[in-house]
Amino acid sequence: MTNLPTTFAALSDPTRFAMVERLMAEGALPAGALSAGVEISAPAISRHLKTLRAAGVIQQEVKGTHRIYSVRPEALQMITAWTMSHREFWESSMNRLEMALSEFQETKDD
Amino acid sequence: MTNLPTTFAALSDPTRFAMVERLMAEGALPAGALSAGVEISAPAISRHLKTLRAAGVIQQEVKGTHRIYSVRPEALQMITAWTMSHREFWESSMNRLEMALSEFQETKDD
DNA sequence: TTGTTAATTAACTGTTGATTTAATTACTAG
DNA sequence: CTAGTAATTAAATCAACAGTTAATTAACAA
Repeated sequence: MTNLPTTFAALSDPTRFAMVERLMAEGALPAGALSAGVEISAPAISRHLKTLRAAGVIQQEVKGTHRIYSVRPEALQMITAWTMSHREFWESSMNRLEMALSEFQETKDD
Repeated sequence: MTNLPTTFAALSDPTRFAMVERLMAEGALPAGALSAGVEISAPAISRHLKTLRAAGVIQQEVKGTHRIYSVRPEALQMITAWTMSHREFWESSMNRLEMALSEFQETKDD
């Protein structure tokens, strides 16, 4: 639940990953909205939501017949904390490319 | 291979995750060293190494009969780039705790 | 109550994944 | 070349996972 491998497992499915990205971009959404426009069935989406919730990646808010889902910031923070705890490792080869740090530098000056 | 869900899938197994953490902490290691001290069989370790390699998380260097494995910094950088690209999302609830950012701030002044 | 909509759970199928033991490849040493 | 060591691939098993259709729960509105 609150450990990294479980979080990574939740995000390892492309469908779930896309759902999480959409929830972060658009904010909280009901299950129906996440189901719409996607080719897979509603029950499949429902199961993915359950998996994400069990892993602590998303949270649910019941609103009448709708269930509103949103990403738990703590999940992202946990991943960030892990990468940062190993920062000295991957940063040592930073001269090779501009990937993560350049992305970071972009949003740094706000 | 070079996409996030695949990377997350590679890190979703507790055994593999532990192997990656050990490789980052101790540096490059031969397969035998990763196998020693762990309760699972050598072939199982070998398959895990193959999975990690296919996902681009680790790399292999052949040295005689030994295969030396090490973590590819790019894999960590890719994860970091992703979390940073969503930084405005999880950072907005940062007042709740000190997790990732505090970790980051600690190592910032070097 | 009856019907409608939102979403889930149930039951089933096919695929992938982790593990083991046994066999194989490949390098090194005598 | 023979033996030993490092590591992998082969073959088989069992569990977990993603997907489907069908059935169920729950809220709301007439």
